[in-house]
Amino acid sequence: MDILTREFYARDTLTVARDLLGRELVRVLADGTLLSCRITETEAYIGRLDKACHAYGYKRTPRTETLFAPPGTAYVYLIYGMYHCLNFVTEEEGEPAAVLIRGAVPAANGTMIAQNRFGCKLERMTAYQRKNFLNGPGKLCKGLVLTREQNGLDLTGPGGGLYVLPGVPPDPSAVRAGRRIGIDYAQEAVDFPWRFYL
DNA sequence: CTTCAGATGCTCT
DNA sequence: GAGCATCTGAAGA
Repeated sequence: MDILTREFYARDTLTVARDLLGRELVRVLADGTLLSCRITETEAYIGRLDKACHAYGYKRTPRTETLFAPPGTAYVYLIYGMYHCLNFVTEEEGEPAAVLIRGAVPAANGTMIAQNRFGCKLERMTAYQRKNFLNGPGKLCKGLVLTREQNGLDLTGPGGGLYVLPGVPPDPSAVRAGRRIGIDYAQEAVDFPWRFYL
């Protein structure tokens, strides 16, 4: 396997966010079931200068502790009391920054992902469900069965059951950028074009 | 297609 | 106690 290495994540967060598009996110469940999807949308969060980042200004709390972990660590947190968001820690260790995985399309075992996401078989999904399969951070975590149990996992090896394969490296001309979603409280940072998608 | 309310619990002040 | 890196179903255009 060609699991993306720590060096991949230990770069500028905006570079990593763009470079993750088209890559294959793999999730291996406890029973050995393998799920995977291709990443189509990401957002960058950089604690050093970004008011939208949980660790803005190097703020350390129990929750943000994971952002200070080595690059290539999974940061998963609960949002709005019922959904989870998956992030990958970036930059050199001690620089709190991460890439939020906002959207994907199923790659392997879509049947099982559909079961986790909607509780029905792939072929029973409505057109509306197909269009809104994994196009949001909470939807993606539901489909891949990701919860805070995965917080702190090492992404750079197969041991944690969560890693990224090279997939299709993004064509730079295909990468679009825009404002991030759901961070209206972040003052000047609301306009940072740190959301990337294919 | 659009808007809108409500769900729900953790996190930090 | 307030707010949150969201999603869904219902209702209207």
